[in-house]
Amino acid sequence: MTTAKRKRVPRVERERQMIEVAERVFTERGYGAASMDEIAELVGVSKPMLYEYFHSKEGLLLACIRQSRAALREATEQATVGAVSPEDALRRGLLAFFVFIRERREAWSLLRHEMALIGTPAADEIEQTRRQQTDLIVAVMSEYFDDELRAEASAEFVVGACERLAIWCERFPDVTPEMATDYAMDMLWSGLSRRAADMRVNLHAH
Amino acid sequence: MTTAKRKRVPRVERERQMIEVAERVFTERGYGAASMDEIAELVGVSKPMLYEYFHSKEGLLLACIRQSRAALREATEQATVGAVSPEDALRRGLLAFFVFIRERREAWSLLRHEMALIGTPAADEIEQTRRQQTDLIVAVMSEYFDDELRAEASAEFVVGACERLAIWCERFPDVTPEMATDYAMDMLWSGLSRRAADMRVNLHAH
DNA sequence: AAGTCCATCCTACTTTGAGTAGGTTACCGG
DNA sequence: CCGGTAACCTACTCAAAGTAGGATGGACTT
Repeated sequence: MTTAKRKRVPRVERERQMIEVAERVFTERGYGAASMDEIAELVGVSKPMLYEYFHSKEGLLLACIRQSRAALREATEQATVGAVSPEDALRRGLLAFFVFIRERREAWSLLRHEMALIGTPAADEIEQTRRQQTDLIVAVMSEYFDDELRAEASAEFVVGACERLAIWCERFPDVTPEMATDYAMDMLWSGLSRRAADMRVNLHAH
Repeated sequence: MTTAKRKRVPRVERERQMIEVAERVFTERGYGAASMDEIAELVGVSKPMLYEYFHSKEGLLLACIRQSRAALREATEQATVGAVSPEDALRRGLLAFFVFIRERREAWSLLRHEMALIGTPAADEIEQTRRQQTDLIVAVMSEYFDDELRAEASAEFVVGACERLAIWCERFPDVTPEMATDYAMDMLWSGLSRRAADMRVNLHAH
């Protein structure tokens, strides 16, 4: 910086820079507390540029979220390619998810902020982005359900469960992605019924 | 209104009014788009009053959320009183939850906004409020898990799953609370393993 | 080499809304 | 009737979103 001659930069490259900086600032300060002035300054550009590229603060956040969602989807989808069964696909997907949220802190943190856009014009767009994510799970779930509605409900169920579990994991750094996957998979696969059965066995044994 | 003589009102009563109006406005406009000026006007009071009572916009939202959480907790806790088993308690709690989100639209909508406070000073308070909710589930889960950590993880899992399922339900008015409860309970209790088994049976039958 | 054109970029503004300083008035107990 | 306090207000500051209108580097023509 200092007095460095400011070079002009092509659109796509600037866009990349802006999103990169915005991702960091939104994550650090939170959406509400982040200011467009600060982001502009960190990019080394003036505020109207941000508006030319993203139209609004919401738009900028949306762009960041879209990118993070894409990365997450990419990661989970890739993880399931060699799966030998739906069960295996589910397990691999879960592991990829829990690894992702640990390795890509900023991206994940950003996704947690998408709720900040509820009730705004961008809400639809957010829902679309999210939908793209759940569709992966719907595909897996359809293996187990004839009822289409039920399959979709179950997919949402799984996504919500894992998101919440991921947030919980952040409070316990000792919980590895493998452990989280195990917790989730155990619930999803076996359910509580088997544990209830085990309890009865233990009861009779003593 | 119009030119009606503005009567003075005791603190607790005003507080009630303010929260009631704020709940509506936050729900309608979303947290970001809601303005303190508008809320003040709808209450029939000046803006500094809001700040005297709640200290900040965040504080006002927090008060609304606290109230809604309390109502939700009350509803779910009451529902489990006559339960004859952990399984029964879980089912009753789930049903109460899905009934709540349908009957108390504004309250539920508000709770979905709590994520808007991530990264703010109020985040801790939010986590406390939420914790109060999950503790109910932890109690039920502890019946099935010796491992304390696993019980907690499972509670978060259940809460996240149901929250997401509830959001999904809003898009399908035909899905009754009873159906949602059934979807959730089926996943939680039986898991996918039984469905996988059923699939194999069907396969062999034809 | 000089001129043209436009994508990139800026300075300087408006507007909106959160939060506050300091004063005013209705009501209650004496 | 007269303090005193709890409820209340007007009128501001300040930060940050969003915009109008203009300046300029540099690619491309001639």
